[in-house]
Amino acid sequence: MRQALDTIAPRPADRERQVTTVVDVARRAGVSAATVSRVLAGRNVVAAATRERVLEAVRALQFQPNAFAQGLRSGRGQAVALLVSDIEQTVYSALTKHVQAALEEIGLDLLLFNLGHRQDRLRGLLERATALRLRGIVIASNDVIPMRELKPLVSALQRQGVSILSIGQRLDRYGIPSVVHEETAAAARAAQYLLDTGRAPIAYLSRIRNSATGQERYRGYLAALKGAGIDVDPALVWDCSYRYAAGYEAMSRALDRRLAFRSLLAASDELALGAMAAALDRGLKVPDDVAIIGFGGIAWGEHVRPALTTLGADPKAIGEHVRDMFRNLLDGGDVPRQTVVKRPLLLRQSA
Amino acid sequence: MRQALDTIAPRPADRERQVTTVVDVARRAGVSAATVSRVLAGRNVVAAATRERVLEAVRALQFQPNAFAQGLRSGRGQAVALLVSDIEQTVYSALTKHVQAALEEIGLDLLLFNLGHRQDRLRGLLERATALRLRGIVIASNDVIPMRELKPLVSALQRQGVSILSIGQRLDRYGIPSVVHEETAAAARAAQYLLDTGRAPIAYLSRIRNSATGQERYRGYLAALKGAGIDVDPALVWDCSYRYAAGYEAMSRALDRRLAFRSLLAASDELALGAMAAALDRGLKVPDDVAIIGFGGIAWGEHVRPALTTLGADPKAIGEHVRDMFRNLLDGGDVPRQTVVKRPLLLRQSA
DNA sequence: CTGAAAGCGCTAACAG
DNA sequence: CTGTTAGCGCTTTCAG
Repeated sequence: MRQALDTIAPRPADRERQVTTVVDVARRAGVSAATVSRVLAGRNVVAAATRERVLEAVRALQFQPNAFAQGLRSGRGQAVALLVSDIEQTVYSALTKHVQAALEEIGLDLLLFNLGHRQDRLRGLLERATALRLRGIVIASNDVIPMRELKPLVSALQRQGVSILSIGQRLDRYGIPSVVHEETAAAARAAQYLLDTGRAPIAYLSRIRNSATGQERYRGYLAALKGAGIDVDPALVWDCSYRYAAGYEAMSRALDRRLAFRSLLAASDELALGAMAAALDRGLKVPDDVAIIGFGGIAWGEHVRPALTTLGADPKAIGEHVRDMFRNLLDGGDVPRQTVVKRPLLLRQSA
Repeated sequence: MRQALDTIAPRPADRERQVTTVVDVARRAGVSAATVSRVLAGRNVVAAATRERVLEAVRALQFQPNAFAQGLRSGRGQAVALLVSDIEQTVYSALTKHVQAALEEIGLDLLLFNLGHRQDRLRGLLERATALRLRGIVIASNDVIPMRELKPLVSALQRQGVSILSIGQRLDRYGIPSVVHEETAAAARAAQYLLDTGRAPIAYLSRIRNSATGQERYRGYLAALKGAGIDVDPALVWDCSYRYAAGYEAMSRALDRRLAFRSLLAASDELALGAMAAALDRGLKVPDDVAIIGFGGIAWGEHVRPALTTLGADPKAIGEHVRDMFRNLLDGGDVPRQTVVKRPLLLRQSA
């Protein structure tokens, strides 16, 4: 058969795929396969001299134990699935990076699934978890999750020994340990800061109705106003989506309507930047005419002009907590229902 | 043993983890395990009536075939490793999203590894590939890769039937089929556009020495100048890193030195935005005083003011090519050494 | 401390 | 078209 010059041939015949096994190692070390296994598992029941011989053989043959055989025999693999709602959003990619690194430290691999905000995908993945004999599942999504329907599936998985964690959204009332950023307290802190710097009235911009997180942040806004004895003006509470365009539009509309406000607390950085762009486009000065605080601490916030003041995230801390929790779980220990990670208020130029 | 109220118990005793197997399905359908396997594999050698009974049993028992057993028996799993140099950069997260989605279409799972620009990690992962019985490895990195050292490892993997692809960097001379964006042509097109709109002299900003991609783009810049009969001014070629801060600094220094240029072609959007910020901070007008074109088409480019003109990416097209290539490879077919994806010149405000 | 033997759940030959 | 049999590579009793 002719082979075109600008193509690359596929894998060769199957007989060539000969890979070394424990038996090969055992033979070379003059021991049994069982002993090789014991050495590799790090069991300290093996005589030092024997261990050395085995290790030597492993090195010499560049032995790589077949993960499938290990998983089949031991009933469990080394993979954890990370389910993110949208890997393109920097919150999730930052989280992904740190979770992957942290899990790698304890020898776990990361299977990534992008949910794309679709609920049916979440269900599908939970259903596949059994087939994949996953070690665990980490759900990183702020979308509303139909836990009522999913609860039986989740429980079944947990019964099978699959550790399930949630990041960013509290799911602990469904038996899923959750690692979350502080939301209410952080929003209150930001609103308080605006109050303290004489920026009232404060507008609030967020997806509220369809977002658990949005609601939590909204509560912080309310609490701060209440604490200062200020009544909430419904006209200054804008419920919209999370994205940039929504922020732009909301701010434009508010300006059209000549609403009176001196600052804006937005529940996401995208929203904040969108709103800021709208304000700038109409000749307003930020923060002088309107101060703006975002939520999330995305990378670009510090690069735009004026640089965005925001409530940052701490993905590294989250990754480390996830790692520690898995470590505990695998040791048969308990983990806290809820772990709260603090948000730093990153004061920059916009407020 | 006491159980604290604010913790969640770990997985239950092992005996509870009872999961259905092919044998259970076979029994319920009144056939042998082999037949169940045949039905699940979609082989059309099974009688329609039998198939129905099996499928029925599968549904009733919610059977999920053990991926480890399948992988062990068939010698190969369903996982592809995606190695990205930095998932936090939007180029890579966009790529990851589309590659994951495309691979899922053909039933492949994505194991994600963040290289963090570290060469030793790349080697480590290639070494683990055998143990994981990976279906394939996709390398998405623009860092310089020590292919000379890695070649034996790569060849060994390919001999074992692991499909290896490269995204973004041409590695086809090492036998690795590559899917890349056009670089030289795109840079030339951008430079030509600046020339056509009367923006000479054009400065060029990039990591050049340590970046294969940087070099390719640089060649396009050179070609455009040459085509217009313009000599390159070495003072206007700035070799730096890829990140925002480097762009800011390079532009600041150029302005300090009162270099004469009317536009800038930057080899990344981050660089371009950094340079733009520096220009704006010094009171220059973009694009009037200096026009700027970036490279990459990151999401934020269209949101900053002025919006960034850039040579975009097409991660969706890349994902689809990767999917098609795996499909071919798994069918035992050939694959082109090199696939080039076109970059759109996204004309916005900065040039 | 070490070896022999069994078997995890599935699929591929080989019969029938 | 379907069942029987064997075995992928590893870990884990159970003896010794």
